Amino acid sequence: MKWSELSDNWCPVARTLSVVGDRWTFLILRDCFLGRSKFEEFAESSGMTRHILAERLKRLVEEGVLERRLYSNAPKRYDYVLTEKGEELRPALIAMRAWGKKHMPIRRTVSES
Amino acid sequence: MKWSELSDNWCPVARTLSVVGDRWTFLILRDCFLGRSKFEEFAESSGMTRHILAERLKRLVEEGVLERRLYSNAPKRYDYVLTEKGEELRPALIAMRAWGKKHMPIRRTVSES
DNA sequence: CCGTTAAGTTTTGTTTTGGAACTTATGGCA
DNA sequence: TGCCATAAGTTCCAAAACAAAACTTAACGG
Repeated sequence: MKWSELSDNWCPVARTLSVVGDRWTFLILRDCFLGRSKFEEFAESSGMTRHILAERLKRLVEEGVLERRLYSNAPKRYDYVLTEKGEELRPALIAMRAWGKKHMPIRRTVSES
Repeated sequence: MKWSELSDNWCPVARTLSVVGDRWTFLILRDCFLGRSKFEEFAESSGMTRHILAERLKRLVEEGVLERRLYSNAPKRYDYVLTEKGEELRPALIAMRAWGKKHMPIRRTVSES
């Protein structure tokens, strides 16, 4: 089964996953909630490749989660901001953050004395 | 960047995604919360391939989200149940379900008259 | 003119995934 | 006894997605 087929699933969780169901997409949203909006900011902060980033941003805009906004006219530059629909994913992010804080402590690898 | 590298990320959301950050994993968890526990149940309900399912279950057990439990001795049969750690992902699932219900209505394709 | 910035796009090679068939161990039944 | 069914995987191969790095476009600033 392909993930695009999930968008008509009977289960609302599955339909949600058809939009945000990969790790990079959630990281983009995290950045948005932290106030980032620019392509370069997303690329640097998340560590994903520009290739994948461009693809995910396009998807999120198509789905109405983000809006592509002209923020500079010359040179033409666009950034990405949460729509109302995107903003309403905040509770899911907050739940995941809480879980990560509690259950996924950072194991720091000691590489030097 | 590979997704395993996310497990030591400074951000708790990223660390959470290192465990549950793909669409199939969340669907397995949804099934668990719906009371399913068997391999065949997961395979049929989610539509994922058995191949991927086996891999994801193994990951979730390694991460302590699910527990592999012997439920029949002869023939030896195992199923999968949520641990306390897994149980605590429920708020995230509930948030995603709420979002899906509100923002991802089912578009039914009318194929017959 | 020349280097820099920002938002992508392209290219190439590796990994992951999808789909389907196969395996193993046992139970029930004729 | 022999045979079919069940459940939980595993194996194989082709197709799709991804990673890394270089390239493009357009304007700016000195």
